[in-house]
Amino acid sequence: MARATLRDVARLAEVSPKTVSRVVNREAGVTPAKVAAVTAAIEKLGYRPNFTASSLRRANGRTATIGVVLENVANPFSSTLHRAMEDVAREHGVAILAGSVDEDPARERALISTFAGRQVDGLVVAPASGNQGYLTAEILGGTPLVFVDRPPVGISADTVVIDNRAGARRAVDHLITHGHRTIGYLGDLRSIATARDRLQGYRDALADEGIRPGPVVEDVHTESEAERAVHRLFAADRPPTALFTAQNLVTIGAIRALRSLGRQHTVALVGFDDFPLADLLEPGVTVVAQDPTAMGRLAASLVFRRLAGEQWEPAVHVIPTRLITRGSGEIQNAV
Amino acid sequence: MARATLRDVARLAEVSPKTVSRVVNREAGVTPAKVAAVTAAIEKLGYRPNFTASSLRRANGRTATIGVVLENVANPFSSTLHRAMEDVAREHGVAILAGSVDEDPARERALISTFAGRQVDGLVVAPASGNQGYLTAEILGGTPLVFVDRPPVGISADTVVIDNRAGARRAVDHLITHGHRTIGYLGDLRSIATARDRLQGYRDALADEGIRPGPVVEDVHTESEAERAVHRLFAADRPPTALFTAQNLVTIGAIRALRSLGRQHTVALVGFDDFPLADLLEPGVTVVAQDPTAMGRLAASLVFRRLAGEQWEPAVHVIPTRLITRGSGEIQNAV
DNA sequence: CTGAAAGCGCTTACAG
DNA sequence: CTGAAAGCGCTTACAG
Repeated sequence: MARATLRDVARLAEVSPKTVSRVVNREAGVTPAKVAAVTAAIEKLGYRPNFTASSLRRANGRTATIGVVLENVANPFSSTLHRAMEDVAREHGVAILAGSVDEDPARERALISTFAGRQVDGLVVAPASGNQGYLTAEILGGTPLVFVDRPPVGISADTVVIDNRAGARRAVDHLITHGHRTIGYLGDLRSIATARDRLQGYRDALADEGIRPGPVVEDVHTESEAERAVHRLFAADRPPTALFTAQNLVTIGAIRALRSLGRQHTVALVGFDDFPLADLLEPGVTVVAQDPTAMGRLAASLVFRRLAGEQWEPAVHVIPTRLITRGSGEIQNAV
Repeated sequence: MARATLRDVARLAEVSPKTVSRVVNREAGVTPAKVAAVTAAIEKLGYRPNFTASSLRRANGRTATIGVVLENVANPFSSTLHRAMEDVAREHGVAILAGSVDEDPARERALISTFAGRQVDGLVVAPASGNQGYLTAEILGGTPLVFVDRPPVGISADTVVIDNRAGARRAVDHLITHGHRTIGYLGDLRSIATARDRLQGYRDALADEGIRPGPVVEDVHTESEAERAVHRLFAADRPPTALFTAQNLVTIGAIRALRSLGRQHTVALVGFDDFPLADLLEPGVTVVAQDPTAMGRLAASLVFRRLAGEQWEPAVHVIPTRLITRGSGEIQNAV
């Protein structure tokens, strides 16, 4: 059974297509009798307007859809961003096309191209590594584009980020304050800009106090890699008395390792990124928390403000981080 | 700067629109010279095909987009479903419109209507409470529709669920095996079918052994409600020696309460739904786990099989659950 | 191998 | 208040 079209409704109601269009769009100035006839026909045929077709012809060409490109819709950080954007989008009657890129630049391009082909009105992108210069055409086409979580490379556009360097510095300062002088760093792929910034913050904090950087392990991307890295650190000569774990999966892997070594109550740990149940572990996990809800809301709002016609120079918007103390970061250095 | 159209490309390349169309769609039988001219024009104008417009005219009318209606894109269960469906969709070159309904039937209808208006090729719905009979028109329109997580009401369609009743029974059996005779139940809103099934499984297990149902608390929907409910249970006369918590937020709230009562190592607990870090708590949390990845993959596959033309009578597909023992459920009754 | 005409489902810009 | 004609960006169904 084929879907009924506006034409079918017009024929059944014995009016012109234009009149059906008026009724569907709630335009004023249609006789109540015709409204009734059209409404009845719509009901009878189970007619559903084809919004896609109407947006093709409509003056502004808007599809009331935006595209959201995330690292992985299933990870808590991404999905919280996603939900925040959805809430803003819903206020504007706009639907969301969402997808995951898993750190793969090729997937990022493919996804954005898919979304662009579906004529999204705007785009929010958490960029993978690599260059986003290929998006310039989008901007020239007038489609609002906002980056979130990480700054883009090769293009200037609105960007919503946190101050990763300052946040990391704060975390490491906290450990220094608790007497630690040998502080290990475990961080994500050095291809990721935010990972590099966090390492820099770690170095800043130590340099300020004239402390030699402890063991530094980069390119730790998964929980199990973090676990193995920590085992290696504590098998070595001069193990750290504290760890700064620069990403949430890394934090969790490190905790798992400390547990199996029986050191979770003696080695201090501060993680970057909050995660669910961090407060229920023993000890509770001290973290530098981002605010993905605020980030998502702001990113989406910027898109809608551009769509509403506001104009400004592309800018970087920095959302503050927050140190949440729960126990693991307050373990004093025994020495 | 307006977006270039296929016509613009045709003009610049000095060919007909049809030839541009052929090049864009990689149809064979175009002179290399014309292909080159068209390609150059596309490049020069930054032309991006309007997939929306082409699907309007294309024979099958497909938009290569499916709609996914979830309880909340940010909750771990929903987002894992989402990701699994995305992976299947990507294999088919299909994008996903996703949205959250937060248990609100009106939001469910609004979201589905939004998706239908954008001509999605198929729909996967985790239904809120209430009736889904209004979706019959979709089925008649030929749009594949699959329900996931909960069975729909008022309509017959493919459905992917777990056996909630059997899973709950399993959980409670486990507690009985460990000597418990006063087992409390804490469960979600009784308006939710799966919550009712889980309560039934709890009753089944106890009835089998001739044990009187312990304290039963229904309509516990959030973490803090669960926390308060547990405090109330243990302030009463005959507190349970074990708890069956029938949903993950309820489980977490209950654990928080047991902690603050200092009873987490003496009161046994089995939860329904696994959650991240359940193994890192002390004690580890024993759960009946669902497999949202398997559920999501199956639900999406059913949509694509229907789109490929396969036909069958709508059926209920049951994905098995699994008991994961981690400590909290193996606490013996001291009596 | 190439293109002119018609049409997908709808709205625009008019005319009456 | 209502509708006929044209057109949004593309593909179909032909004809050459």
